Amino acid sequence: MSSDAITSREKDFAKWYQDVIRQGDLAEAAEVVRGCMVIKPHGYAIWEKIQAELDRRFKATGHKNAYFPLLIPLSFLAKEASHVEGFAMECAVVTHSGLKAVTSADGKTALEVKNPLEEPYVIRPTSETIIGHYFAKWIQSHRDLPLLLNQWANVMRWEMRTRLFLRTSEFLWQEGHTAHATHEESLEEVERMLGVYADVAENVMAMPVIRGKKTDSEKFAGAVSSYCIEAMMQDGKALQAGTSHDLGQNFGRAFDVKFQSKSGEIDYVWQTSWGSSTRLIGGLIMTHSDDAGLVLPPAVAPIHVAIIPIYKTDEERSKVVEAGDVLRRECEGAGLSVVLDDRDGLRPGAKHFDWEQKGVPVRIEIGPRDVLAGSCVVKRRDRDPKEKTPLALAGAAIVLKNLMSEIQTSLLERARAFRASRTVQVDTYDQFKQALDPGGKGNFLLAHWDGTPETEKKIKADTKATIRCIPLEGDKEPGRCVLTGQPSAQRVVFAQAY
RNA sequence: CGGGGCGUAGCGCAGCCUGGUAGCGCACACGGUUCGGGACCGUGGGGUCGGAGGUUCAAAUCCUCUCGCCCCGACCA
Repeated sequence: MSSDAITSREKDFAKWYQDVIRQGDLAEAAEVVRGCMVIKPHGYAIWEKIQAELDRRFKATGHKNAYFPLLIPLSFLAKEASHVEGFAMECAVVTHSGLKAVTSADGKTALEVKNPLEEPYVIRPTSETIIGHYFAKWIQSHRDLPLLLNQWANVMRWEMRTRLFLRTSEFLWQEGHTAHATHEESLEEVERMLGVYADVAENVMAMPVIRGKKTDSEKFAGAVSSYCIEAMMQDGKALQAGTSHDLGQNFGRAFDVKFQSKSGEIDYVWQTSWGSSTRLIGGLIMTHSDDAGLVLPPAVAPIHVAIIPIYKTDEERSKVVEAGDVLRRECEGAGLSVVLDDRDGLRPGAKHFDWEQKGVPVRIEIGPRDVLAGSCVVKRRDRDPKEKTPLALAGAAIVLKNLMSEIQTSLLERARAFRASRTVQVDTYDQFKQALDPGGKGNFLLAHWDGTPETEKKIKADTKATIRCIPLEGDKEPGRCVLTGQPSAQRVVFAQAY
């Protein structure tokens, strides 16, 4: 890819994001209606892939899926002080249980809300409270622990401003909720699930992430501490892609979730919660895709290979389609998902653009010349569209299967290299301000911080950059705060965030 | 909640300033020629111009009110 192409991609990224992705009929992914997301079939197929990979890992680590009510009594939410404070302003509230049709004098029919509820409900913004309520009923003994549950559900947070995939009022997610007998055990769980998220992000979505701890001002409302994975998007902004919280005994106390230990003492359970959402689709798009549409790593691509037959006459058509069909069956036998695009009335070029836009990793052309030569032409979505590679039809399925792993790896490497090129160590506040956003390109800044919320706030007010996380891995050299010069234990990641 | 902008065919828009037969591109339907990177020609279907009221001989256009949506800020997975 030329440097011009990269510059143009960065410059046009915001516009592309709106034009291509937001207009779902081009990307066939999703759109926002009244702040809520409509996920179209192609977008949903990608989500299903991510979902399956997460779910498999949750089960492999001993978790079971469950489902809890959508409506949460107001009183539940009030039980944990900092939790309610964090979510109160974004709760949709159900106050009535009925409607009545009213016909006015001019003959028009309107509906009036009827039957006010004695106690209103909130539509879950997250389920800690209602799950805490059930945990209290289900847990009596240390033998009931650990209790490891996960829920796939929609939640609602009445956001003032929404953004497709990244922040919609209603979103689809997964929330894990666990209860443990000791803090050591719950902390292990927090770390384990953060690891699961990082694994899926990097090895499935090819989206490199930084694992870290949130500062107190950024942590989950009600948590003792929050951990996260942070990814860099192509415009240099940070995206929080998953969180894992140590809830301590906060919810245990609030919902009276007690158990009797082996030695007979009564104690509150130690809880965790962790979540990741359809925001991951947004992260995926903003990590890899370009002006021509989606670029999908094979592990999340609903379709791996699109075969495009080239023909003029009916005779040619039947020959190339037959050859394509043989290839399709062989690829499917190798575990690849394939479409043979034999649509009439669309020229080959239009088919290329179509599958390119949908992010299909590999397209294959088979024409009359190829059939004679026993070969086909391969085009990779992650490479220059003009690049063509010939491939012998015999044994093609295995080659394509291997090509998928190659693409998967290469996308991750490319994203890693991009992030590295946009990550800067800074030691003075001047450097900080200069390096944050040079010429509209965002950067991740590794800087020392004195650990105070005041400094964090001041930097945010000055620069819009927030502390994305205190990284768990990497350099742990102490130093001096970039703003105040006070001692700092390690560098933290500053960036502008979505 | 503050500041901007937009509602006209399925989608994207022009027309509005200066009132006078509602248009363009894409998509759709039919016919033909095409087909190795978004085909072309011809024909055709599709609209109570977001809604209500007002001014006028006449309103998509001017005025008032209203509803909805989008963008920027504060808030956020």
